[in-house]
Amino acid sequence: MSGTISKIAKQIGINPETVRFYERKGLIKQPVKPLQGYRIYPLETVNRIRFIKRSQELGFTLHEIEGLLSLSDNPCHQVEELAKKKLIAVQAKQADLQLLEKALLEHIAQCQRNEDETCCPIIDSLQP
Amino acid sequence: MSGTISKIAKQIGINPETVRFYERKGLIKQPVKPLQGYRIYPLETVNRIRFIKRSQELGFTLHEIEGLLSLSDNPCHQVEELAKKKLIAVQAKQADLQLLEKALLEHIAQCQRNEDETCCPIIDSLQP
DNA sequence: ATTGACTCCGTACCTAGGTACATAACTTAT
DNA sequence: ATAAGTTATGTACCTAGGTACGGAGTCAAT
Repeated sequence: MSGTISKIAKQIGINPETVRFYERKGLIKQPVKPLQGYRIYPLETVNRIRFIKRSQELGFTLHEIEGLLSLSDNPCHQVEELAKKKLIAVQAKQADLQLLEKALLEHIAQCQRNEDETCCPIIDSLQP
Repeated sequence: MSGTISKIAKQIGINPETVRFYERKGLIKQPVKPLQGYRIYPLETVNRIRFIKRSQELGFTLHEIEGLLSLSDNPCHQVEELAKKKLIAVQAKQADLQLLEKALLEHIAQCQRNEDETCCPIIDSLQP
């Protein structure tokens, strides 16, 4: 579950270069290079990178993910506010997605009813 | 509610250059230039751009948004399958966000319980 | 002990999504 | 009718997030 850069990159399903890229960005810290040999990345780092990738899928930028990561790097009282702000953002995003889901469902339903006609626009349902 | 490029860009809260950029990408069509005068963008285009911006906030790429827009551009029977695929994607995104919401809520709860201690990592809660 | 595979490091390059700028033509207010 | 403000068009540039590459060092299997 830990290993050299290519091993862990393969495990995670990313490019080894991306691991280095995250190091440069400071998202993960470089494991100490043994005097003689290659660096070994601990499981902790592997999990940290998995978290980064998952968070990206959820629509967070690397900059925002830095913030999320600090949640687990720092003591609670320093970061509770940050967590709350993220929660608000996540909940807002969910509400928006529900609107879109509803619009899609309606669109599909209308498709099934009106075989021949042109469909009503989905656009209006997402106007602010 | 309709107007020249700068007017509508201001209404929407984007750069006029971005409107042109979307034109180049084919996301919106250029209104016909009247023989005498500047092009006037109809309300339809304004709404279309608003939809693009809203969709981006939800984490869709311009390429994906093209797909969403075609839902309202084309007759039902041609796009029902596309709508269904989008629905699946939207639902998956919602599920992910719910996971993250839960993780954030738990983190906040833990913060409130353990005033002095360091927090448990939120990272593990997002492992696949 | 040497060949092949991998790592390290720095720099260059790539795509997405814009943003800025230069120049010319057009419009509006005076 | 002329100056000030917009628009049109094309090209250049920018940030985020990677990806690729060249050259040198390292490891491990024969």
